[in-house]
Amino acid sequence: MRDTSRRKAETRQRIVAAAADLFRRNGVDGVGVDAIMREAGMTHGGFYLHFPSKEALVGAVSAEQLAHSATRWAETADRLPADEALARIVTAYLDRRFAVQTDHSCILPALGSELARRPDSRAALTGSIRKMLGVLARLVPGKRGAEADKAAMAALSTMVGAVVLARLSSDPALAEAILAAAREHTLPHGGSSASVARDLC
Amino acid sequence: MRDTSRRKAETRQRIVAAAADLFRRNGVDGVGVDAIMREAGMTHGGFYLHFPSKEALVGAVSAEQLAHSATRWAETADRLPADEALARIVTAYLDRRFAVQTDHSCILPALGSELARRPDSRAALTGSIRKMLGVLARLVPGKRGAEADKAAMAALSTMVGAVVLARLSSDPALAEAILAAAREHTLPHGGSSASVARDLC
DNA sequence: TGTACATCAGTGAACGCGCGTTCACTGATGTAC
DNA sequence: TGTACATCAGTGAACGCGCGTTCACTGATGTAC
Repeated sequence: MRDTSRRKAETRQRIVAAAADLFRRNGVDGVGVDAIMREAGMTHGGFYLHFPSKEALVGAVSAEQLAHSATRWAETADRLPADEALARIVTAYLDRRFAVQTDHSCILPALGSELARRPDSRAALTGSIRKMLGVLARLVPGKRGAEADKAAMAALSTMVGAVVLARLSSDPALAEAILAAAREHTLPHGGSSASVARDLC
Repeated sequence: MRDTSRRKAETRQRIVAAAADLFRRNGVDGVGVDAIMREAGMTHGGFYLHFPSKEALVGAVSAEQLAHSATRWAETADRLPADEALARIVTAYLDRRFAVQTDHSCILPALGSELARRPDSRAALTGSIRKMLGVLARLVPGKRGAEADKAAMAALSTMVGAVVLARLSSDPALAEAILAAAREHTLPHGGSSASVARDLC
């Protein structure tokens, strides 16, 4: 029995992961329950053993994916000196590759506009946004308290907006220029994109 | 005949305006041709006299709405001293009211994620994004050439990202704090929200 | 330890609904005589 | 100027398709004796 329920939980995770991938690529309304279950290696009927509705899945994806990103940021901040951690996070976030290939990128630029219209998703995301802002506030150089919070909010805004704009630009040169400008603007000294950590949102 | 075709053009504009409003509120996939035509005061059958498909309408909305925003920015920049024009544009963009009530707000934060997946829309938007960046580059204080371009890209990124994040925050206090941080960060001296121009995107 | 049974995750056919699109039509408006 | 005709923007019923959801079922796995 315990083994069965563990496997059910694993299946649920597979569904969430498959949905997150497909949603990022095609948008929430661009992907059916059918396609999600096929991607997860099953047929569509079983979906409702794990979620009461597609909307509930969207909420779960929002909550779990962004929480995951926030946790990875926090781990990076704990592991490295502040300036290095900030450079890692910002450079990975604004990596050119994530502007094209959406897999595993942060869901805020990929789905932000659509999720903002879904109350369940907004509620599920707000906590992780706060956590990400908290991490950035710790890492921002030379600031404390309210000033650091403001700097963190501005930094996250710049990062999210830059990825949105880069993805909207049909000219790759413009897209890369926007990402580069955001990198230089967010990091004290431009942040040479020497070693980009692929493992960060 | 001339009068007829003028009225047809007006009808087309009504459709685009109705679609722009509804898309901003409910997303592209959240609004049917049916609802758009009703909002424009007609029945759905006539839609195809004006557009070959819903997708074509999405492209037209993208192109025309953002071009409109870009033009208003340019007019503001021509009309006022640089520092005032910048304050006007940024303050209006990051006005708290636009974070909730989406009507007439810029389509970049409202539809960015979804439009990025539609090649026609991306192509239609890129020119206006360039134009908006051009306006901002002229207004950014104390910078010229490539430096001003970078500052403009960072500023637009911050503006777009802040509105996305504010709309994702289910806590109104957090939303307002993000918008305020973006205003202070983008404007040289904080930009007191004394007189906000409602007429700017 | 071995067998018979119960549980329940996953299957896949079926449903109803809404949406994008089509089309035969209507009736107002502009044109030709 | 007045009438008969042609044009064409807009109507609304109808279509087919895809999607979210349901449900009777299957068969593997864990439990009871």
